[in-house]
Amino acid sequence: MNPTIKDVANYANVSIATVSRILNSTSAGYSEKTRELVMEAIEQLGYKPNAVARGLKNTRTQTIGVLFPDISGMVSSELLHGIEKVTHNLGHSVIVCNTASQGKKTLDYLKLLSEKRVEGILFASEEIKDEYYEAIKGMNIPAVLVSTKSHKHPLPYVKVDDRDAAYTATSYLIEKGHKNIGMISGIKQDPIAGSPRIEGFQAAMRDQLGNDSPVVVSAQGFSYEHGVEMFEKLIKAAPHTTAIFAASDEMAIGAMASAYHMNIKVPDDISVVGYDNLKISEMAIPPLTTLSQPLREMGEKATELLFEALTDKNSTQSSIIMPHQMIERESVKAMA
Amino acid sequence: MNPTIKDVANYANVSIATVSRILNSTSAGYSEKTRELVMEAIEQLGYKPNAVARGLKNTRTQTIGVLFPDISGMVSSELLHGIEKVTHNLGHSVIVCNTASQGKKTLDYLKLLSEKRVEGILFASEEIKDEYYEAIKGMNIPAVLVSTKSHKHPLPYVKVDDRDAAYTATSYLIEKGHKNIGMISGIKQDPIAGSPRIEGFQAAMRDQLGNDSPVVVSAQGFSYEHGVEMFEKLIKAAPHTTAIFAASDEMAIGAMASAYHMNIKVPDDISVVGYDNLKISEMAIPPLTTLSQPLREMGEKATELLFEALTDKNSTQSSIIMPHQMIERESVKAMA
DNA sequence: TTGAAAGCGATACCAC
DNA sequence: GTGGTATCGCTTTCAA
Repeated sequence: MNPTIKDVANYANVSIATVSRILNSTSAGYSEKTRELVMEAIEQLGYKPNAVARGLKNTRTQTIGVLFPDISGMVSSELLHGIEKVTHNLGHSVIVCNTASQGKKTLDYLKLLSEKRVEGILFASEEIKDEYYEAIKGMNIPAVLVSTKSHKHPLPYVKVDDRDAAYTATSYLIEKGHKNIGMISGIKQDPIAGSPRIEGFQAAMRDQLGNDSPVVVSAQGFSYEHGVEMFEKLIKAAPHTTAIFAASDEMAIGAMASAYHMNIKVPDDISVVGYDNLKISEMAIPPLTTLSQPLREMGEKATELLFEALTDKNSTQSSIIMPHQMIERESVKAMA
Repeated sequence: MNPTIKDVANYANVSIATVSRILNSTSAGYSEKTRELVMEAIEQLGYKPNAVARGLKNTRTQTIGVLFPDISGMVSSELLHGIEKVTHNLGHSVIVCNTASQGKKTLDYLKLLSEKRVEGILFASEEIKDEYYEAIKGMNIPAVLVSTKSHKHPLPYVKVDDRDAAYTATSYLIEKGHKNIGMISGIKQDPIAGSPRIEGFQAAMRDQLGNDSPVVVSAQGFSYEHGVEMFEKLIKAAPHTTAIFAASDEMAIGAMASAYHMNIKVPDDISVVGYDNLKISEMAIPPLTTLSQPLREMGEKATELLFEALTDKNSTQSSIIMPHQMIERESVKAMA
């Protein structure tokens, strides 16, 4: 069907070895004249080297695998954008996997990627279970975590410091003069987006306000719906709250919608700050003040880290803590 | 490094042919006893068949390529979700490509996918230029379009009927008693999301209101920012407008934000309907009434179509028009 | 039921 | 500078 290197060789009246050399612009083992001849043949035949055969021969498939818990989520999308970009710039391809946070699917995907002989793995936004780690280790290829980390397993990661970031966001609210600050947390057991953010919040409240038990309500997830639900709960539990720190932009926006329906004005009656700085935070009314994670850059950095490990067999494989930053918009009001 | 079929054969004291048969549960050419023996060997060695070698042997790589103009866009994300799901269910993988709407990148990706010997192509949300078509045709593999179509080239597609959908959305507004309806269009030259939606709008205005030249403002894109910009322009041009049809949810939400800042109330002073039914439309304040495209299902259907062509060499390869639907929320008010 | 061997399309070593 | 050929890991006839 597709012309092979052999066809090219025949057409140009040279050996396949020569064609191969020219294809790989290797050790100049050919004259300019034959090069032109071969190029002409390639052009005429519409020859495209078979990457599968190449991959078999040199065990380098030029593709990496990326695992997301929710591929259509806005966080995943941004990460993927960064990942795809540098992967492609480096001449590789990315195979995407949507684990739906299910162990079985994750293991399935890992097996598949292993069979496909991808050269590296990027694992995003989710906790690495022991089985995952074993599977990855068994593949003998580099892997890096993005927007997640593992306390237990020695895999390099790229993420912001969630505790610090939550501390920053809370401090921002305190600086604005708020004292009755409540937090809307996602899943509190979540070792990445759950407990560290709660701890950061609590630490800031303790350090700066001497408040040892600020109110925190936790949901079963980080979505918009969880935000609306938790806002009601929080207001019921602590009616004097003047500011809220939400563990995700989606929750923050859910909280604002909930406030709107309860006829509570943001930011006049209550201030809210989110976490992530997704595109939707600019689109909210009022535009959401939020703690920004540089998601796209995180995707890029993680990919670069992966390729370093791929290129330099004994690279340091250090992790990277990305800088976070408050983005001031209009959902926070300074207290009188 | 990785154990091969040969290692398994040695370990189990059988030939590689036998191992292969067992691996593929082919024509029962082996006894139950040797099967167990081989399975045991596979287990012990942690053997994983090399998909690259397989792919070379039978020219079936079990992977497809998907091209998006903007991989982190919300429309793309939803499509991708549906695509990835059925692809994985069918035991294949998807390689994602972000063309950024650039001809050179698109051609580059097509070439790459061709070299990687993907078995099929899914092309999303963008116009097929002649060069793209030629490149795809040259690959000799099936391709299907999602959320786009080509008038010029015979490629099957899966999409809603944009003209009909715009007609429906406009009719909805008319039914609600609106007469001064304006449209915020995206790029008007866009043969998919541009002109057809404008035409649908105009047709409804003409058919049902006898209005032959309703006001339409067009932007250079379909984003939130374009929406805020166009809302101002529209209001300036036609101050009596009571309802707006926006060509995308993002634009609709931009328009609402703009209205908010101009102290124009939605839906009391002006009604707005969007297009797409993205997750953000539920999150808007007020929740956006919009014309829904079943994006995820479109991704699924397109993938199914692709695999039909892959399986059944001479399948019909028909296109599919997906149903659209008005989703009523709170951004439209009936006229007195 | 099982094994030997050809071949998929490249790469790279070894001669010439 | 160029060609012959073994090899990558697997599938699949063809014989036994």
